[in-house]
Amino acid sequence: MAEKLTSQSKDYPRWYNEVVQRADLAENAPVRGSMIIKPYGYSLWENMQRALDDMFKATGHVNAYFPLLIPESFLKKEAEHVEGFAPELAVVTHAGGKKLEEPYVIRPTSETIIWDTYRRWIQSYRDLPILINQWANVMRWEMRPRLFLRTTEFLWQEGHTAHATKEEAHEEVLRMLGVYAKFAEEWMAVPVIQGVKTDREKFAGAVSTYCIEAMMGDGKSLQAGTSHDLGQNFAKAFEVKYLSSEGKEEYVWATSWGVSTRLVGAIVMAHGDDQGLILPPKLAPVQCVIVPIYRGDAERPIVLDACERMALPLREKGVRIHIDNRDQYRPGYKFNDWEQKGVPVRIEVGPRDLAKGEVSIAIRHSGEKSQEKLEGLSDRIPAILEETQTGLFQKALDFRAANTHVCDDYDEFKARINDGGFFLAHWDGTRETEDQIKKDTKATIRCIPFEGDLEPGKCIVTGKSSAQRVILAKAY
RNA sequence: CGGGGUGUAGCUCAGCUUGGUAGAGCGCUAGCUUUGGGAGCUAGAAGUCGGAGGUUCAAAUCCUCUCACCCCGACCA
Repeated sequence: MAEKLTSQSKDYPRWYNEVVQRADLAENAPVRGSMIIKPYGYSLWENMQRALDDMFKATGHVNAYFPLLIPESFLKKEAEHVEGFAPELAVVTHAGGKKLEEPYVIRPTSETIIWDTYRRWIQSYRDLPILINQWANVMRWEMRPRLFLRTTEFLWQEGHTAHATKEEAHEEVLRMLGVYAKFAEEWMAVPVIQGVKTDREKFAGAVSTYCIEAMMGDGKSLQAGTSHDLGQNFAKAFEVKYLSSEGKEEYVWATSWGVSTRLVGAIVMAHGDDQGLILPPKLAPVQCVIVPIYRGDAERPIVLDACERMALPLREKGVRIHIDNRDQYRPGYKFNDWEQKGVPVRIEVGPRDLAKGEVSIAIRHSGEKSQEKLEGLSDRIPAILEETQTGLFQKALDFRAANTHVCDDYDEFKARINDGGFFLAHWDGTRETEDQIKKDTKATIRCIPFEGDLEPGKCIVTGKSSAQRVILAKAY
């Protein structure tokens, strides 16, 4: 008898860890902070990759690949960049049995090697824009690793674009932020808030960092994607200039944007419940599982054959369907197993159902179970998948609304922040106030949102004037 | 880097105080019975007790050194 999952209310971090491992998404690797992504987890990531990659291509980007190792001197060319990343670098000092002349850094992100390359690729305004994305692994030596949310090595995509004008670069930054928001909401079924980071929270080397923030099941915030306006910082550090149509030499304008395997963690925490994972149908590796129920060797082939026949039209409609024909487990075990793995719909088929021309259907996110006619099945299942996709999004949206508070009193904020949630409050715009809030509560300004109450007011801490409300929350 | 803790079967852990030739549950293998919400019984395979040294007739257990990992703090996508 397998033990029950730790409940979310009892110990949320432990629940998360157990779900990730028991749903077969990933496990810890021998090197601290690195993880083994198992086939089921990787399949989920592949589905995310595919959807994102299509969106990148549709917005005019192409894929390329830059190397893992970067000469250490490259990192040092942009002052803020090196300062920000130095503490978390892994460095190769020996290779081929010898100490290297210059150490190589394992990329924590690829701006430096890419801008070193772009210098050679860009001479004229006719060479612009460059719209490149790469799918890669990067390494940041984190103190507190957690499966998917913060691992020392992680998989991601990083877009690096070069433009002739500030305006064009800025448009690109917002366009890709929009792509991320659309992906999060329409594919992951996770509502996000778009906004801009404060200087304290922005990317090392960026002029400004835009982000999407999502609320997890414990009310904490997760930075789900970032899009950086790099201005001319990297162009200047790497001497990337072009000749304009007027014959003037100009520095190039840059952007970079990325999302990572952290998004897998976002799905787990945005939708999961005490039974385990709940996957949005559009990304689920298995959208529908069929569990055959039979007694003895005589019934087995009959039931399995019926399963195959009902799976066929569903497969033709593009439903990712799996028949669980494992003989060593009984149905009850399989029900729990697939619920834990978050499969959106389960069809149960036994002799009793077949005699009536019916099947039993269980819907993961609502917990509903019903008898359905066999005939309409190939229409019914896709309909359930769509209902689940929108239902999950709506549920997450309602949860976020219920846990978002307008707050104008600092004592009230300090008292309530430990219960989680987003707090909309006024901030005077200073680094000092931001540090004070972090020190008092461990909460940070997640972003200055684009939408919502944009009226000016008075800072919750100092009472000084504030341009608009910002989002305060504890974050992963 | 400070404070605390743990290394024993594939996994989770007991055994250590008080030294005496290695245990449980889960998992795994085989067989039988089962199969509509995490099956039962029987039999079996499986561990240089993190590593090195020492004390002793005898070390998982006591001593010394060492390595690794975990938790809290600092730090951070």
